[in-house]
Amino acid sequence: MKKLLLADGNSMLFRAYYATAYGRPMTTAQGLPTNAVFGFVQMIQKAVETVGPDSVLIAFDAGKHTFRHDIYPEYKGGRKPAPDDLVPQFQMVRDCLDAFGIRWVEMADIEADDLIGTVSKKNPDFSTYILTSDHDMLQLIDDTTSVLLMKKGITEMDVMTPEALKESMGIEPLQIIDMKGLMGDKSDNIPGIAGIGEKTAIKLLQQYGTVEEVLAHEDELKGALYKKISTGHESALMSKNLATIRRDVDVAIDADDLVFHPDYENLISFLRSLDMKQLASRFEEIAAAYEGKETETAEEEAAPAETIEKVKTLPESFYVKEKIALFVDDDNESFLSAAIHGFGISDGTRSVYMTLEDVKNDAAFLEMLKQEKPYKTGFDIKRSMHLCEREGIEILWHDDAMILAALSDSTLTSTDKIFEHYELSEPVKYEEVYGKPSKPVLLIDEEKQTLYAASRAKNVFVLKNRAYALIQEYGMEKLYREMEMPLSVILKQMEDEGIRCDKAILDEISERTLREIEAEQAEIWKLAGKEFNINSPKQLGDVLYDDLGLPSGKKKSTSADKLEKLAGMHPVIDHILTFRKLSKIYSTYAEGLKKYIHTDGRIHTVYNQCATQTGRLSSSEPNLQNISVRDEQGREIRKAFLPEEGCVLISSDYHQIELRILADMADEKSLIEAFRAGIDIHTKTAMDVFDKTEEEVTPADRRSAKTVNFGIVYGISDFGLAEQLGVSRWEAADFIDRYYEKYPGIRGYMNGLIKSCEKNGYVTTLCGRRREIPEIHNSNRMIREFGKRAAMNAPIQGSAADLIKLAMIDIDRAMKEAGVKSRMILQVHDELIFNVPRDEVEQMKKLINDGMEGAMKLKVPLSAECAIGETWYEAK
DNA sequence: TTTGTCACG
DNA sequence: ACGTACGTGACAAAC
Repeated sequence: MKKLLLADGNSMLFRAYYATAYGRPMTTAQGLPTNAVFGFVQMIQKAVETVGPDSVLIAFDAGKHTFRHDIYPEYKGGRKPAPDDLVPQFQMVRDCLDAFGIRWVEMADIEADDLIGTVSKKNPDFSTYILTSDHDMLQLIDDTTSVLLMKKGITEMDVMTPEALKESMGIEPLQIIDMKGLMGDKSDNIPGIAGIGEKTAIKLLQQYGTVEEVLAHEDELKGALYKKISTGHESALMSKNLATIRRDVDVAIDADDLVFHPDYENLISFLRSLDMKQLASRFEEIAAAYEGKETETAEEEAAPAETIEKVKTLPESFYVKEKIALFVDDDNESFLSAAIHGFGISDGTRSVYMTLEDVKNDAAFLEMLKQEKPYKTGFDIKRSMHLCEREGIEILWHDDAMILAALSDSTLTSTDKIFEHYELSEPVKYEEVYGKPSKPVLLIDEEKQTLYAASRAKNVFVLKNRAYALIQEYGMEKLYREMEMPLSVILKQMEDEGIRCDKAILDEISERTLREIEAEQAEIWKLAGKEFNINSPKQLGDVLYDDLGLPSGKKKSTSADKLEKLAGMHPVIDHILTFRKLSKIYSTYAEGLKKYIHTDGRIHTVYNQCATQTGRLSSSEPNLQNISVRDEQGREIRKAFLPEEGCVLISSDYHQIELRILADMADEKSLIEAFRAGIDIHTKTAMDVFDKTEEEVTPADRRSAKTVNFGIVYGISDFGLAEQLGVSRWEAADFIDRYYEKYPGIRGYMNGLIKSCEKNGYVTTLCGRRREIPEIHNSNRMIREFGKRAAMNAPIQGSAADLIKLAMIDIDRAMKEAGVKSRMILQVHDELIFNVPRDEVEQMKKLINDGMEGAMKLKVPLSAECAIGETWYEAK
């Protein structure tokens, strides 16, 4: 059977507009907005790929007055007024369709729904697919008609068949009309029956079948429901009439006249004329694949065989390629000392290996590396840049497959996970070639080395294509191109810069701490009556719960929060807590950090851009994002971190960034108002939750309220909050209830997040970053509950990460423009730390503040504050 | 290599 | 009846 694809143009354009509209606008060089066209084209392409239609038609609404307005003057037809920057895109998208070779239609005063309903009915010899985001259209489903229902994002769609509809909503296609009759439709302003929602409507229809039958059997209903139904006859019948899509409109459109011959060449030049370069080049790939399919399917077999070899100079064939992948084969050491063995280079079919020396002797290759083309894809470019730079090799990178993969699926936080997930096999593993750090291979097998690095390059080539396609499908191109890629360069600069660290101060702290540890140890041994390793949770647990007979749960927990509960019961507890604290300071910080002081007197941490599920950065080797600050004694470590000569450190952090983002995303009016008014937010929460006036709120109340606020951000549970507050879980549950009562926007938002995560399996941030949460569908309740909390937390934590990343990019740009000597050196999630020459302090304070507070425009103001110090300790 | 603990936001 | 706050990385001990 031939296939016909019908699409609701207006519905798609609106969806495309809202799905791609965030943060910064997408425009042509002349400033014309293009985001909706961008999304629209991708939707169409996805639908074409999904269906493989013989004929395609896009229907648009035209005119303002339809027959439905004669029935009901207040009818709205589902369309909100178009935002200003969407209006010009209506014509653009029509031009775009013309360029692509897709027919479109609009008829005065006839809605797209009715056009589609009619065309599908009048072409019974086609199997029809209807692309829309409008649930009304589901009524058209039958054995030969499916609806591709747009989901969130740009290119995700559900294929709705009669079975799928029954499965998801529990009703037959035609009952969609009855449902609208009963519950109405807000966006179309169809009234329905007041007080009847989706749940009730479906229940009634499952019992009685149609609106008419429901009305006929109203006597069987009781109480309030009877009252609603019996007074709503007229409205229900009229609503049903309004919701019915007409399938007999006076049009004669023969699907055989709508045959789709894609004109990719024309489309690509159209996209280029709108400055949509990325999309254009993606369509070049699609066009190439399409032509390949058109000409000969046997060509795949005739394709050149994949080759892997070791070469002394790069073969000429690589120079004319559009894109290549480079894999830097190194010894896995810290970026400061790592050495490059060689390079794997692949064009997708031919892959070669060159040693570092051979690359350095290949002048033509070195020159090509600096050029834009062939576009070069790497894997962990930031690290490659560090390594290549030291060898004097300059590379103009275009894409980072590692970042693309991590953006495509947030669970891919390591190289192994990435290659496994994308099913890219490795013929030889790294360890097979070079061994482990403990047992290095002495005589390297060159064949294995070549096979390893060259096939890695090939895998990076393939990975980039696949991950990039997903990124485009998910509408994350901007996030990738304008946030993560520029950020990667900034992080490299920060890593290069490092932060000065004074070994002498660490020595001093080390020595002092060690003495205290010894004193604590002696005291603990005395109180315990024997010598044992206090650092061993096992031994310590035995001493506490067996020898000293302290009461334990079923696990012999020795964690600080459990020990604190036993504090009054035995004098040894306090000493253990002190011992633990001092051990931490000694081993992780005082002694631990010393190992990382480089020959230049500075510590160069590594910022991992693909390590977290939420979009945050992480820091390692050493981790400079968890240097003690809450504990006064631990905080002394910060005295070892110094600015350069003649400079100071400026630290600037956001105030309550996550709560502000929550207020914005949940659109919670009361919180938004409070932030706008500059009210202390924890005091406000205390007033609301504990029902007190500002004067009545004690410091303890405020602390509790702060804990509640943290709980909300973490995806609250009564048990967790109770644990944290030291109250019963019933009291905690009561606080949560009161919180949600006072802030209904938050409750609605959180429930919505869980719902959408259950439906889609992921949640998103303000900038469109996705976090996959497979746990939400786990059969284990505990894991599922974890999934829900993660679904509530990730958009908040992740949007805060988006925000500070934007700020870093803005500030970096502003610093370059101002030509300052100041440097951004650290990021700690909601805090940025700069090394600033004394004469730039005032200038930088303003620049940093503007950058941080202006990074995004939210419904609440952003607030950041600078602190200055001669050491990191003082910059508080 | 895994577990328990604890430092940070 | 379950056993839970979200996100990280480093260290010591135990396997």
